[in-house]
Amino acid sequence: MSAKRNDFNHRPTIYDVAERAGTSYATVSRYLNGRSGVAASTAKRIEQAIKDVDYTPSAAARSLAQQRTHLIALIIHARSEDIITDPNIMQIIASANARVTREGWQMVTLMSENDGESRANIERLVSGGFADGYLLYTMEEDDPLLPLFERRSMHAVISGTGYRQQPPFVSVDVDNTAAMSELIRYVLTGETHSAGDGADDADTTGTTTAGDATAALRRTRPAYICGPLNMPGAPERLAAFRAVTGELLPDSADSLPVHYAADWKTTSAAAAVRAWAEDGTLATRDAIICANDTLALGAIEELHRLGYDVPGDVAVSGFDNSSAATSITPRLTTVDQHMERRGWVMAGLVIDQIRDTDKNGDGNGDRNASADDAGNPDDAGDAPSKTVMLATDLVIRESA
Amino acid sequence: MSAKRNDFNHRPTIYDVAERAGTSYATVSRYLNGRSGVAASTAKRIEQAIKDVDYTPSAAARSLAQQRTHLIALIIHARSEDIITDPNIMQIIASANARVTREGWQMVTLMSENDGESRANIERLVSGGFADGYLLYTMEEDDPLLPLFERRSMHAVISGTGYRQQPPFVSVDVDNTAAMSELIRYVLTGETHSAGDGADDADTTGTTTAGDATAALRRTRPAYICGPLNMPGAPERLAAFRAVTGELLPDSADSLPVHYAADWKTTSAAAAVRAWAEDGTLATRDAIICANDTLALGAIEELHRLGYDVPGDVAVSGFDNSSAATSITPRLTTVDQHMERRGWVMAGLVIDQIRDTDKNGDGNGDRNASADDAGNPDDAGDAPSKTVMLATDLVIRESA
DNA sequence: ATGAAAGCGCTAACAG
DNA sequence: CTGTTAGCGCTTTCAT
Repeated sequence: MSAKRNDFNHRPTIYDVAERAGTSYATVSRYLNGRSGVAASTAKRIEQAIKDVDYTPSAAARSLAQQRTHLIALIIHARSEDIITDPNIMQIIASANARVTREGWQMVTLMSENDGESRANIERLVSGGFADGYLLYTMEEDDPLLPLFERRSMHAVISGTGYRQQPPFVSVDVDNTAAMSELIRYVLTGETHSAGDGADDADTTGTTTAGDATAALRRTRPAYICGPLNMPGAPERLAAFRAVTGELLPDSADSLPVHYAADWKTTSAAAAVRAWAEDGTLATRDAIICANDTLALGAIEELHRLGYDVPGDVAVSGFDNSSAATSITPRLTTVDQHMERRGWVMAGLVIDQIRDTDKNGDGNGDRNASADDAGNPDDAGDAPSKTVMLATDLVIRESA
Repeated sequence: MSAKRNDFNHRPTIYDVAERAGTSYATVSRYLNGRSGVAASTAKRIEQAIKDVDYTPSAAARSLAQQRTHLIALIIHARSEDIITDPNIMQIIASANARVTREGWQMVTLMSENDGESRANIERLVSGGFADGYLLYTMEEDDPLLPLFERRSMHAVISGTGYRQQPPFVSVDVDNTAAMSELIRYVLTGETHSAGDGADDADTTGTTTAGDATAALRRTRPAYICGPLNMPGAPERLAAFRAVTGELLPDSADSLPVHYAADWKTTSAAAAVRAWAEDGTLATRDAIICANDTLALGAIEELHRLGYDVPGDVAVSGFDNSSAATSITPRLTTVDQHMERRGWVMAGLVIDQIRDTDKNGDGNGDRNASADDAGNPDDAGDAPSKTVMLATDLVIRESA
């Protein structure tokens, strides 16, 4: 019954190996999975037989039998256009992939545009048990995958902006508000006191009053170029601008020019600057805070075109510390949010979840993972830390 | 025997649906696969039952049973660093994904760094029948996946530079030599006669002699910044520089400065320019041809830093027509290789292969596909066109 | 240490 | 039109 598949040219199966090794396929299976109980001599023969017939186990059969795919899927859920222009996505993919590989799993990336069909495909895939764990980087409002993940109680870690109300999943993010606040504060005051991590600002004793601060300001007439509000971080960064200017420039804060860009493209920022130049706003500005590096790039280019000096006439700041930040003159003052860590940490978190569940045999082990990568190495962390905040760094260069 | 799985909380199977619909699971299967022979009334009940139990077929079981995964895998095989900095990869991924989706398949992307382990993982996956077809974008010399694909006679379409000798696979590429030649010719002569597509230059009758041409040249002292020679297009583009200067500048061609950059980063180009400035070379140049836009960007930035005017003092050209090409001042004269088409075409080709094989039931249908997307709509093309050349466009702007 | 046998969840003839 | 019966290729008890 063993060599039933005598087809001419077919993919070799475990039966073929068994037959050639002169043993039963059960033993071959044991050997393949590194189980104990395979005589050294038999192992040798099996090993040779595998080479002889050029055998590789079928992924599908294996998945079906052991209810495990050994796959971690990274799902990018956004408009195709945003995916292409987002300079961070590749970093997330690459770093997640590195971590997943290191932990002994295989990562695959799924791209889902936000059209109904594409979304439905992904949903079927997920429901069909395509992977053992999911990393979701989303920009879809109220991402429909979230309820799905929950219903099927799947292992998932999310990041992006597709979740309004805090979902029952571990998420990874940076504190955009704190980071942008620190940056703006620096642009306006020239000071870089990273006092307190925002965690406990209750004990910030000798706070300088707004009045005192204003006196010392380097820049007092900032404008803000905001990114698309449905994209990661954009709303938080805008809020930071509002908050810091409200504190430091209480009189003018409400009337500060803010441009709402429809995308993260340089051209959008350039258009904003041009518009401000035409309506006279630009002449009254001494700083332009941009929601990210690309916008800053466009702003600087346009300022140059219009004959302005940066930062002489007007300071410009970015956000991301992308490669472009150092390729322009003047080099960009910005915030490094270490995107190369994002995927790495996310991957670590899902894998932890999966391993935990495996260990606590019970199928309902809570999905909270220890954030051992997030800077605070509380390894045995049983705290229900639902969202892991990654550290950012203020990067001071010439543009502001 | 039907409702054997009375576990508390388990993924519903086709049995659960059948039981609830009061029919056999075979009928449910028929319904699911749109086979004929399901009474309308039964269909209704099944449909309802599926909703009731929230059923989705298991991907693994389905794959195993019908020996088809309905997956097309795009494999990116390169060093992690190159992947992150390659501005084209996302476009390939996105466009391939769009096409695959449109054709009714699911695309997944696999990233394989060139370390042994990562490579081995991919090889096991492929051998294990992970996907029905593969798109390989590779920068690995003599990519080890190629022999694998051949041994297992898998459907694959490749692109990149990981294949030295023409492999037995359909490949997609652009004619780097022709495109770069046209660009350089334009930079030097100002002429844009795209005479003949390089296909038949035999009948180019009134060819201007080298002597005549030199007299009309706008630029006569070009330098070249070359990309890493193991990367897609780099060698061909360099060859184009050699060829065109050899023809147009026969006297000086051999002594033209060429810098071999180790990567595609702006900083590398900037360093090259700086070095040329220091050793006096730069003062003698009136044009810098760069192997891609990023390098051109770095060159221009550095030229500006050094007080040179572009294109006044020295013309600079790029290659790719990336988004950066229009964000810098002066905007880049470059070549558009329409990367957004690359993935689209590749995907179309594998899917054609798969469908063809399905049709000609014989398992050895030749893998040649018709290049119906490549511009020449020879749909019924049975020609063994192993490599599909995509069209490029010279994009003339201000920098050269 | 190893073989036999029973699934994993679904598809695909083959009979009714 | 629908149920029965074999598999798909591998894992996993349970005996031996």
